[in-house]
Amino acid sequence: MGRRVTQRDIARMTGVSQATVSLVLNGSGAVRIAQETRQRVLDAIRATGYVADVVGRRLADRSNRILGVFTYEPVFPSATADFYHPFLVGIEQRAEQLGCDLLLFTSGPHRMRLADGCIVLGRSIGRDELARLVAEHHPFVSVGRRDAPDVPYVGADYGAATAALVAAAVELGHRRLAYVGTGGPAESHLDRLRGFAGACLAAGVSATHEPRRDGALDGAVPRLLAAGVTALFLEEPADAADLVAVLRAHGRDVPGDVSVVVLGEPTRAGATPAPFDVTRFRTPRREMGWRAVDHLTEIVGGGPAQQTLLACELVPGETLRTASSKERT
Amino acid sequence: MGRRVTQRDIARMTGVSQATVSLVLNGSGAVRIAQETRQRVLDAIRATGYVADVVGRRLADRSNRILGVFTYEPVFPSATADFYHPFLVGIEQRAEQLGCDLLLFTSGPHRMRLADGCIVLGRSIGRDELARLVAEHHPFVSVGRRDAPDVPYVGADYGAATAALVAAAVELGHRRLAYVGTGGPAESHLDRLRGFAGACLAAGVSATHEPRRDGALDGAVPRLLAAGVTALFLEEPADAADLVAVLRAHGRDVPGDVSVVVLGEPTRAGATPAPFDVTRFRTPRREMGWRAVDHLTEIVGGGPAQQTLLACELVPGETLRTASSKERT
DNA sequence: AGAGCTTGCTGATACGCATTAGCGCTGGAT
DNA sequence: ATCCAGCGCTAATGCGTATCAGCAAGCTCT
Repeated sequence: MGRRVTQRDIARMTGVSQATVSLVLNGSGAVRIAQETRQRVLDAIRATGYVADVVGRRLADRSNRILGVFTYEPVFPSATADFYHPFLVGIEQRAEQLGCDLLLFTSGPHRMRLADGCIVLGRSIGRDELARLVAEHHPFVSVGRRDAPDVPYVGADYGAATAALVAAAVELGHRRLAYVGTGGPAESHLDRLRGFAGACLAAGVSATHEPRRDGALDGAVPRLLAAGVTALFLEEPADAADLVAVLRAHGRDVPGDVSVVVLGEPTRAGATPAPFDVTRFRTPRREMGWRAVDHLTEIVGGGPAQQTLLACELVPGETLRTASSKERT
Repeated sequence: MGRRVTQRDIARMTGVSQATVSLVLNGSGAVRIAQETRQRVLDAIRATGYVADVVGRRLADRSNRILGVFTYEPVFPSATADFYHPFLVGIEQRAEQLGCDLLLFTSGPHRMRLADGCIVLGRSIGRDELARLVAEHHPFVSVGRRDAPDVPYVGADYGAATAALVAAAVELGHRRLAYVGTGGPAESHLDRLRGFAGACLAAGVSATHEPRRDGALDGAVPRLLAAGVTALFLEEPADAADLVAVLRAHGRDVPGDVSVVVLGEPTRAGATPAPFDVTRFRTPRREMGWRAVDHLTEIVGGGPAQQTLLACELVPGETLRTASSKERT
């Protein structure tokens, strides 16, 4: 029972050809259809509730006002507040405004062509797959900067935000700063490290990079302190509490003796509500999703691919203070 | 660079027909291909990185494996833990297992036919729209019981759960019970009230229905207490704290003097974590989503429409106790 | 040698839609 | 009467894949 209604069905019902039905629906005016015929077709369409088949249209290289969303992890996670969630909120809002529906790919990337274009979240997709998308001219936008060539993205300007925090620290008298974190290989980490190094260089202050390994902070911290470092820039927000604890264990007050700056915000909203208000910045995740959809529809509509960086909001917090005179160089 | 590699390309490269390429990829064994030819084709496929185009494939087997999800409210809400969320988790999980993608109708209900079938969440859609779907034979499944005729659904058995709690109360000596809540018009409320009334009747105990209006509990409670009610069955979980507060304001201890049973669970996980462990039941939301997808794919595949009720898990809690002897009749 | 079988492959077709060249018709101009 | 222009529509084609009937060649058995 109940096969899908096709244009052929409509055509048979109204005694016209399938082509006429298509022309009534998408006619550019180049081919004219009599008003009366047009009306008969439209009536049949309304009566049957006909809607053009997604696959048929895509095969004929037409758009469906359907945007794909690709994530490696489930879109609806079990954990309540998830890293991706704010992006998705922005994506949904903008899609609604633009009259597009969202197609969630529950598995691998091969189904992406079902949609007019795709939003690729974070690093959920490999470099080679990304290159393939570019090569095949399938419209997509990455949420989060991707270093591959010709990859359109909407990212957060982690470099600028990090540099701004470095500048603030220098302003407060800090002369020996350290970056604590891997600094790679994800673009977001590279950006932070580059922003850090560049800003330190520009300000003429000493910069150290401590490629922290989980739990190895205990070993690294004394070395940094011995080197006269007065401000620590932490790549991984989730480790903020740990770092402060280690510093206190070494007899340093935060921010009395040492300042701590976190390069981002903890992922989970409610979980472990930081015991203090750390100096940090905020990734504009909702806006990024919003802009990504915006940009994707432009590309689908034939516009040029762009690479956008949005500014992060600085959160002053309480862990960046004037460098203590006794540690000052 | 540019075009996608197709089976025709592979065929030309290896000097076979397009059909042969397809057979190498999906051959059921009915048609045999020489080992050597097969290998040549496979080599070419590996060399070019050919991947079958979903669009072509779906056109050929005339199923696009797209399931729609219709909600009136945003699927990705701003609030962290949302009522719909557990349903969606289940829906996504099962869709992935079945190889279906999910289409979110952010643009409204008029495009529902883009999908092979739809999951309709809760009361997000009106009776008339629902009737239209049935009349037009568009496959769909409602998550949550719907009283309209021929509407397939996966619901929770609120009636049975309520009846079980009534039975438990009677077992503990309660003889005068009250249902506090509207008892309609939503099916879920009707079910609760019916389950309550039926179970009270069967047990031969007195049943009162107090059609509470928000904030009017203050007025209703003394009346109920005066009538000798010892157990209150509350329809709206969010009001549990209020109700208990009112009871205490009237000098009654919960559950010392009066028992309170909540017919469901608070929507939000984290928000206002109830100050006490109330006796209640739990709607199997994740499983409902799961089963709805399951059922929908069956219907799309030509199976019969069914109406399913899943059992709710009872949570003993601490607010249902032996009826105090002084109030006992 | 001819019938009958097996093996290995291809041609044709269908799926739903968009697009374009072009056909038949009417009516006005020549 | 002939020609042309304009109108209203259709036949045909392509998109990428799956599937099936059937063909040609080689083999075995009588």
